[in-house]
Amino acid sequence: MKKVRVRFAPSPTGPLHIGGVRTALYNYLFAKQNGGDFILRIEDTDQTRFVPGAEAYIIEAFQWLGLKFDEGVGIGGQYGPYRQSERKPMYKQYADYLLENGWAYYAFDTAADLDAKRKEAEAQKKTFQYDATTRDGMCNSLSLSVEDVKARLESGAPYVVRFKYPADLDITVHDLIRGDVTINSNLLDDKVLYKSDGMPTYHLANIVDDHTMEVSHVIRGEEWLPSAPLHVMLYKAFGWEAPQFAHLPLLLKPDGNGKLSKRDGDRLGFPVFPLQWTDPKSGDVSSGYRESGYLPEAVINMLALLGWNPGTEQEIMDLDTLVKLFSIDSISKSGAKFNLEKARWFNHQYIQMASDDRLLPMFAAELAKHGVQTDDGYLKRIIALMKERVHFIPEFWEQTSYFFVAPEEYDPQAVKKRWKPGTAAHLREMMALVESIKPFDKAKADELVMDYVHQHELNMGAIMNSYRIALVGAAKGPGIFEIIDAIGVGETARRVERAIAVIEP
RNA sequence: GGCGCAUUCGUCUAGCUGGUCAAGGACAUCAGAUUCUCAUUCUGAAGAUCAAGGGUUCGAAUCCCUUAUGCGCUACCA
Repeated sequence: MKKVRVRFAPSPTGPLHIGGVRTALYNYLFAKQNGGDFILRIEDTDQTRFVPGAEAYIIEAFQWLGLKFDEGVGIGGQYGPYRQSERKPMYKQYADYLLENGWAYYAFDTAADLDAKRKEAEAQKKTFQYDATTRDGMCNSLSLSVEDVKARLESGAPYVVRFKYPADLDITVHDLIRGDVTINSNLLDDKVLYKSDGMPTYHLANIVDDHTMEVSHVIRGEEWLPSAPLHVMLYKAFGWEAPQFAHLPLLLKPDGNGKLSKRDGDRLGFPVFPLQWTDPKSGDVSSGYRESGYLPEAVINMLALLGWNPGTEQEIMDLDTLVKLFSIDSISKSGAKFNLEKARWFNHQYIQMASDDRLLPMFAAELAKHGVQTDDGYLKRIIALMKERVHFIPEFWEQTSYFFVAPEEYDPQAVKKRWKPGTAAHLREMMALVESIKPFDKAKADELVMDYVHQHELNMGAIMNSYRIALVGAAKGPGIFEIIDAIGVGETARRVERAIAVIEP
């Protein structure tokens, strides 16, 4: 059996869309499951849309995600080069082959001519199609005399090469996800394969590269399904065995319908790109999963389940598990809406599963943003205590700031509800009890303070929350004695006095 | 407009070879438990007549047809 080789072939026209990441992921899972190769090919045949930095961005994004390519741009391999712009010289011969064998023809129509034709058709509520019925009326090597064509070519007149569909032919694409999709060639447009700038279009380059790189399976987005018949025909024209096709359902925006776009992310407050991206032209910044505090495994897991599932009730799966369980057969046929809440849940799960050591540098960076530096031992202790409360890395600060800096303000609502007349005196008494324990022991402190609360018949909720307000500034956080244990008795005493001074002057 | 693809709880989906599905799970929602608070956690509830309408069949979410809706493509972009 043929070796499994799949490719992810983005166009470097900007940051990598999260839908593209999912396509890459599915390619990766399929390749690894079958002991195959996962290739990165850059499809930069459109020089006008090239964006500097996009290629580097793509490579960095996959590094962050932990999806490793076996071959391709940035890695190398025996089938290179892997950038289509660098393969430019080889495409011409394939276009020529098609020309010589009657599968293609030269077309000299100008953009203005084509535009006029389209407008004309539009006026009649039709669509202009360059096909068997209209070719003769256009300016090409089929309608022009041999001499004329020759003269034009020799004079260096600009031309494109178009595919020549046989008339009235049913073309069937076998898709691994959708089954057979058949379309008649009369409905198809004679696509441009080779552009006047000497570059192939996607269609030609794609087929030539997939074949020469021995790609066995083409797993790509559903937006390619309409052009798959062309690709099938191209393989046939070249006499090559076509790879297997699988067209993935689209990733939809969370509200309404339609493809998930950059603007949806901005509008709904979630990233559409793996990494933050700054547009080199406009300077616009688009948020990334990494910068928003997602763990790459969470992104992978969430993405894997958007359009596929193992058929069991298991939802938390690392890459290795996904590789084992993945199956093209069980990919959904319909588009999946991105769901921010579920993404948040996944990330929370993975943060809880992450080791404290791994979280340490990430959380330290968050503290640094707020001008806090601390020793690793203390930070690790706080991480162990608090990580189950954070859904995204940046939340760490708002959840734990009081472990590092004393509260400046006290939540007025909490104060109003919990702080009663006489609270200050009780807090001082309780503080004295806590200070009497040497060395400090949280269980002992708990015991003494509880005894005090019971003896004085205090309202537990009120007094303990007042204590908490003094230490934290709000009615939140882990157990009071955990906090005291962490920040120290001396700091606790200072915070209590400061709170009393501010709240009950 | 043409062509293609799709259609099960709000969302992701299980269901694919028809009966055990008066449709299961997860996220979200609501309620309860735990707790000094918040979060976590645990338990429970609500939530889809399977897009609609026709068939086929003793029996259909599962097979067939029609319609509707959504999406994709319709560039010398990928």
